[in-house]
Amino acid sequence: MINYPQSSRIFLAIDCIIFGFDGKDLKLLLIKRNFEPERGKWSLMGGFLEPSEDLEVGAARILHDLTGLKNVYFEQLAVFGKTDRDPGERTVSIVFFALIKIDEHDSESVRSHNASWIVLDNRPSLIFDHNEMVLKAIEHLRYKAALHPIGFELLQERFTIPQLQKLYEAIYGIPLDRRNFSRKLLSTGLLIDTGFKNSNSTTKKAALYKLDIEKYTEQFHSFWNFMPDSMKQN
Amino acid sequence: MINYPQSSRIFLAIDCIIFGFDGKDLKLLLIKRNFEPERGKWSLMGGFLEPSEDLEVGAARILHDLTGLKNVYFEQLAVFGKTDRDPGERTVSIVFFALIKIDEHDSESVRSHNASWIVLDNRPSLIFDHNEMVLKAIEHLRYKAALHPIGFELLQERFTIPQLQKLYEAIYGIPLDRRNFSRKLLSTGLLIDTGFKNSNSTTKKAALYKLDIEKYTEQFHSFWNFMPDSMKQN
DNA sequence: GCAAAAGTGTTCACATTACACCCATGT
DNA sequence: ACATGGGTGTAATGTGAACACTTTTGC
Repeated sequence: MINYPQSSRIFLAIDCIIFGFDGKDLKLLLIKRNFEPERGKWSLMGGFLEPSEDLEVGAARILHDLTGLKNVYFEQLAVFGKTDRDPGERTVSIVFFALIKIDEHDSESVRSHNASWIVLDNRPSLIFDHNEMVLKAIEHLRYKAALHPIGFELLQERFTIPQLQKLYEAIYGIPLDRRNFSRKLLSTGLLIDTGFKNSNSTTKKAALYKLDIEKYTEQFHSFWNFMPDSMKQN
Repeated sequence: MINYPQSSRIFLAIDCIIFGFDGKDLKLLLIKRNFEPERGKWSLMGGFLEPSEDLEVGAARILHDLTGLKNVYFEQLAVFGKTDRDPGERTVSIVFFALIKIDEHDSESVRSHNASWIVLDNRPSLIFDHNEMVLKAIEHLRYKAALHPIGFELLQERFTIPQLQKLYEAIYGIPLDRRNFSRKLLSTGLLIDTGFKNSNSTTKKAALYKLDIEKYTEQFHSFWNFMPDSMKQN
């Protein structure tokens, strides 16, 4: 029999950073806590890992519980484990990074958790080390969206190039050239023209594209660069 | 008082993937276990997180214990937490990714832990999910070395451009063009010519450079591309 | 002198940039 | 007709890839 030191058992939490995009602003799904600890303050959605569940199962459970969605894009972001990060008991938190299609979530479950979509730039201060977690998630979003086509996870299945451009402008906080952006995207060969047009527009209706899932999967590990070169200096 | 569910306390381990480079091959520092569980088999170096220590402190402790080195480059890689990953007790492992300058380690401490430097491509099968951890670490090394100047962490303070090229060739497993590589590196402005020459060489002695730490720190977040474009297709 | 490795130069192809211009739509 | 936003074209510039050639060193 093996001697596992009893003292090493530690509380393991999961916290989720959930990004959405409404066509104009990047948003975070945050909860105003109506439970202890830190009742009344804002925080990320989280919970404890159950002993019987794998990490990803736990994250999916928490995400589904809040948004009503399955098949959400998420991945591990980092582990936060400073000894004093939770003033109650020592708790190590595994932080997940999630992107959801904002129109598809279940707003009833969001309301019942006392959660709201908050524009990223106007977010309130959060409890514990959740502010740091969000900063890390923003950095990761910028890093990853430049190299991988994860931006698509924030849009509906069919989207227009101008919508995608607004998303990238929101992620990097800079304006992009319409014409160059369009060509850059189309040249990847990842977009399939659905033949439909965006009927919401009041002016010229933009073409609706969808992602070529097959190529997307094939090329997932290639390192693109959707980020403009002008950002590479910093 | 807050009700933290007692059932959520879980064993938290730390495992370290330690890369080194001997001028020719990428190597891993692995231990042949002379303790339970899985005595006699190969594994990564690890240990339990102590309740009083931060995650990074724990990782630094384990790395120092094995190599005798402080100030090792390391970062979180991922958390492995499948319910059945450790057949003994449920254990969640936080995996760290470390790069060390292979000539500077304390080979006495390594020997006393029954550890060895193993050429990456000849590594034995490891216990538990440690093989997966290594695969993830290799992917991370490739990903990161393409975009950040972390390769330098594997070389001595003073190095030649051909040495650096051999390192990148080992990381990506492909030959690189000498002339283009050299120009690409020098054009970053990150290398300072020390004025010394590599005296080991039996032919023309290459110039010894060192990293411009200031620029390195400044530009750490810019996304370079040390990887040849030819690899971007897959 | 010669082999082996280091260092420099040049050309070509292609991607990025910064523009101007045209098209579709609702009022 | 015109304002608004979508779509295409193009010339100048910069970068990467594929080369040839020269220099240094030990034997």
